[in-house]
Amino acid sequence: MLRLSKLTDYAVVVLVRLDACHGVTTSPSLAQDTGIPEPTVAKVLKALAAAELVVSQRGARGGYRLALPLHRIPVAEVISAIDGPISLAACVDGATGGCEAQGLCPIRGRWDPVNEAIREALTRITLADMRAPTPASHLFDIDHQPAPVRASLAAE
Amino acid sequence: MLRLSKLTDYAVVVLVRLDACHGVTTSPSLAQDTGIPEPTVAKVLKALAAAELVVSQRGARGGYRLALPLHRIPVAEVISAIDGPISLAACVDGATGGCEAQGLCPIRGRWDPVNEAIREALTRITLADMRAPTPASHLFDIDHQPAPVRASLAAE
DNA sequence: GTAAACAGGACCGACGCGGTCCACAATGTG
DNA sequence: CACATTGTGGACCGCGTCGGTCCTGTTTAC
Repeated sequence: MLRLSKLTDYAVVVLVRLDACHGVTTSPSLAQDTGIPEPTVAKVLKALAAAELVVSQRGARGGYRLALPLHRIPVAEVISAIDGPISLAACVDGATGGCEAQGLCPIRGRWDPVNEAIREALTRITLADMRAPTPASHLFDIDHQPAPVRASLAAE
Repeated sequence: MLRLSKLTDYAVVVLVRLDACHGVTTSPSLAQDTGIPEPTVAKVLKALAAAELVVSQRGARGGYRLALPLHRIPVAEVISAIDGPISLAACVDGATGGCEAQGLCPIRGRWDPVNEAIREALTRITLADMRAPTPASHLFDIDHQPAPVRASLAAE
């Protein structure tokens, strides 16, 4: 199922949310807004900062803000930031020694075109595409929760 | 890293090998040829048979053979057969109840376009593309067709 | 100087995957 | 007809990785 890590999912949520809150925002605040546990948000933001997708401001009244507008951030960047380089199989990208059946494996390294195709696809799609209004978005508006969050979406 | 399961990798190897051995081939034989442990090969072949990518023949002198020529089998099919449906995040495809932050998650379901893009990319590429001439391929490959292969990728 | 907030780790439990094994059903062969 | 061969379906288990938490600095505004 091509498992994408949950952290990456969180990262997208956080980034989109970060876009809604213009200016510097703290990770506790983002945690509250998104419903993601605070330590996890912090972890994600650290990784995103390391990848220079967000810029951090330390100290009191510090926080994070987007380094680029959403439409300039391809999902591929987010995935790379959290999950590391995008590649399907372990025995690619010259991961020598990993594949014990080196001598036998007839398609060694042949995943490369597949990886390339996926990277290309993921580079085309930006975060702006992911926050775009779904027609059915109002269906998800849960009644049993005021959900302050969705304001950010409705605004757009 | 978009981790693809090792089993899927094996599946591709086995399928390509199966193409090389024309006619019915037993799983022990394939195991020996590929260097993959026999029980694992059997497991993979079961899944592939269930997905109708290979056809099985039971009983003595039984075995497996390809249901389709390699160039008719997109990698997406193989991945689906082994790993299940292709989708990145868990909280997509109406996986209700999975996402506990339903009420809060602002981009619920927004992975869909990404999944679609990836499926599309993986459907373009067939197994024939993956057995395509590696520099060292002549060491393993048996029947060498002119390999029309890369056309689909070169388009991009 | 103090509090707020990020930085960078270590740490742990849970889940899934890779891998193995077993009892059973089907089928060709002597 | 009996037996050997081979796929079928399932259970089972250890290990690695990931999600999640916590703790100790370090930076900076007030």
